[in-house]
Amino acid sequence: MSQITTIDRVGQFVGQMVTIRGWLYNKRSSGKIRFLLIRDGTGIIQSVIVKNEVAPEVFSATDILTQESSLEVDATVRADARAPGGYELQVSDMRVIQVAEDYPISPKEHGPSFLLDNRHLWLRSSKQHAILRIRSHVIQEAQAYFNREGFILFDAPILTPTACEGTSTLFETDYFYGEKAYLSQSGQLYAEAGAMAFGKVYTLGPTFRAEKSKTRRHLTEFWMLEPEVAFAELEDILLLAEELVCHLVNSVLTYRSEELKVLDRDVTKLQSVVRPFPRITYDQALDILREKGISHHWGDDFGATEDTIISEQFDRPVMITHYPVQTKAFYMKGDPLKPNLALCVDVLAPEGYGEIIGGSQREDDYDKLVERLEQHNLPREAFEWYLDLRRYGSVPHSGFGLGIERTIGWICGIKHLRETIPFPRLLQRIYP
RNA sequence: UCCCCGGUAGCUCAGCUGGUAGAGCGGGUGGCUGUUAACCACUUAGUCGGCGGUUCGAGUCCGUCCCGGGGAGCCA
Repeated sequence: MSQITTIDRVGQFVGQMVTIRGWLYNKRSSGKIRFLLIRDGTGIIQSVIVKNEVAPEVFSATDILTQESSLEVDATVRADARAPGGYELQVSDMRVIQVAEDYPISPKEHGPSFLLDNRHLWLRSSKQHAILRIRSHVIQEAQAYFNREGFILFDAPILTPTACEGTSTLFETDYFYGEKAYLSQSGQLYAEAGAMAFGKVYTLGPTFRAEKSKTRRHLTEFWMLEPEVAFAELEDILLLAEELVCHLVNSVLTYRSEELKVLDRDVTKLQSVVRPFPRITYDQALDILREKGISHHWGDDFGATEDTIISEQFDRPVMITHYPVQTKAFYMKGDPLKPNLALCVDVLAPEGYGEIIGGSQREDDYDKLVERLEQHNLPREAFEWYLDLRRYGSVPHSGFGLGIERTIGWICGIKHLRETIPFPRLLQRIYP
């Protein structure tokens, strides 16, 4: 019995016999020689079967193999300059596990609708592999980063009694005894309770928006990473956001360069992502827009067009601070010097990828927070627990939320967020 | 909710000013001892999204509905 291994490790077995278990990616034949492209989840390798070198039934078995049939081969690893990965397998025996039915995804072009209907199979293709490997890496690196910085992972609930921010549309579901529950749109308010308990926390989990957004930048279910830090002011989380983003980009450049190559990502665009990030205020952003001939009413939030124009002025993420308070959520603290401005930040990714981070210093004064709740017509009873955080040892604190899919889309250079999560949930689509 | 584009073979698409459907890929059969989305030959394959209308005749024109794609607003 030969050594069972995976395709990413065959380089350690040159000249030796190994067993590879996987699926047929594609095959080519030429009379008395057959080429099987086998994938096993770690990579793709070409296996060569020569008629005179294997048992007749092994050679003829290649005829019935269809795309994505599962199989096991015993083969000698050979370095070969002609092979894309540098190695090839010289097959001596093969066992067919299952002959797949006609596989719907051929190695040719397909449209997005068809691919999304077959998302469970689309995941097997190399581009999707590259994206989802980078996603896994980004999430793990972010957690490693927070752990090193002394944060604790603080899971926020997904079923919530009310809207967190009172703004966007929520998915509603029945709870017990006639009560309603809503799927969380942010773990932030709970993270604030965590920060008052542990000092530095972060949440990582899915969030839900029932808005009928139908663009490449929106999913109805997406993941957010939300650090919240006690005693931190706006400046502190600007530094934290900058450092986190640089760390993630740098780590992908270092450890996932093969995947970036598969995605044909222009890495020079990522290499320029170094600290410090440019910082501008909302008012300065208006100046940029005015120079570009865009008139924007003071007090209105920026839309997709404005975000794109502003981010195009820079080669790295830009941090926009001090938006008018009326454009932002109730919990954001007003600037003590200019009370009509919020101590907040939006981080816009370059190349038109949009807002990847939104954060702020939180209102820590009890009376002002009560006032804000009233201004936003929010039911005070639902927020009594949140007000408690200002009754019992209130301190300045700040945090932000980083959209995982938008960040990954930007790093990968992928236009549409639907490819940055295994099973995207979209306005028109909840299958598979 | 609004605006734009689309729906023809399993997939990707072509089909002009109306005359009852084509290609490539995939599937099938055969050929080829170094193929790289292999190639060559033959072959298979359709309620032209649904309904209604105009017309001698509709994939094509009109109306309407359904589905999908892109965008706006909203947001990460």
